[in-house]
Amino acid sequence: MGRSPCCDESGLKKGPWTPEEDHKLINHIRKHGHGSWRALPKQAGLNRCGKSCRLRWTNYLRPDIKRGNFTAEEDQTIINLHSLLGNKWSSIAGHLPGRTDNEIKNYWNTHIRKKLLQMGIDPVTHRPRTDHLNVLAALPQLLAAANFNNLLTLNQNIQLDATSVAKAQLLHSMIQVLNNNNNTTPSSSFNIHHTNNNIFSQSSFLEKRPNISENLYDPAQSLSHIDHQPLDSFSRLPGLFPHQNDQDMIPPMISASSDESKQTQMMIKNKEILKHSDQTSNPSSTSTFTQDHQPWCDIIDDEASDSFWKEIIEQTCSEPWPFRE
DNA sequence: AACGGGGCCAACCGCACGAAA
DNA sequence: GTTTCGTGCGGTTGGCCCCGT
Repeated sequence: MGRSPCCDESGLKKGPWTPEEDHKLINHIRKHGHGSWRALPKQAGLNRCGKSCRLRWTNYLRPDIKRGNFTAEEDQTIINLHSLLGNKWSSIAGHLPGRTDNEIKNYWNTHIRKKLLQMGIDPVTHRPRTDHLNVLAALPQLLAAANFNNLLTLNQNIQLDATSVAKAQLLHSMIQVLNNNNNTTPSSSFNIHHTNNNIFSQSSFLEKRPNISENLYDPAQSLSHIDHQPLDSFSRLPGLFPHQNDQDMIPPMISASSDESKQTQMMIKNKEILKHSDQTSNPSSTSTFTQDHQPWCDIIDDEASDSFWKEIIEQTCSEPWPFRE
């Protein structure tokens, strides 16, 4: 598998770039664009491999690169996105204009990770660390973690918060449903009849449980059973997690925060959704799913390629994706 | 002043994947 | 269907710099 490194050819320079090399690369790309990276070094008169040129350009020389310290907002965005996406540095970088994946990765490993650990937060799960067996000893960290969570959830300056929370909650709900679907004994299954405020209880979504896979395979179709409830459903978060105390439940993807914080987050989301529906909705018109739920579609679609959902669902279920027949 | 340890970050490495041949 | 190419991506490394002793 894999290919031999493109720099194996002897004689190609490695290591730090000189200002002269930078100059050559910049000039060449300005004049001709990068074209084929492999061919570029020769054309530009550089004794480097194409890959090295590409990295130098994308991580350092590109004119739109933002230099300098990360702002508090950027910190927060990175943390939020990391809690959702994990080490998908390029995806995270996509939400931070001017920042490169490499830069964010380095920043995470050298600053944020450490900060979270100091606060008693597991940087992988984004939950308070469970290796603190001595609760009393861990108290200061836990308190710091709680404060940090509040800090994160209360800072409303960026729209990403609402988006992230919405995604997290939706994914979490799906995972819970799927988990319950997998574990099913009738008594342990998701109790849709007792939770009217659950998004999934609004439809036949779960009632076709043997065929739940079909619904998931075509999310638009399955969600189209839901009437105009998603906002309300999400705004009543506790209802989404009726089995919160079960030992084997997946922990919430977003660390627990105060009710006030949740409410604030939901208010932001409500505002956004309402703002959008003000712009688009016509009460008398026959609304389609995509029109009425566009904000949610946008939110979900953002990272939600087929493979994205596939990954999530395959991690959750034993059944391979797509679930056919 | 010399040394060692740790932090930081640019750059490298190797795998994965899609497109083209 | 297979191979090759080009590129993207995440993990790791190497070397510089700072700070404490």
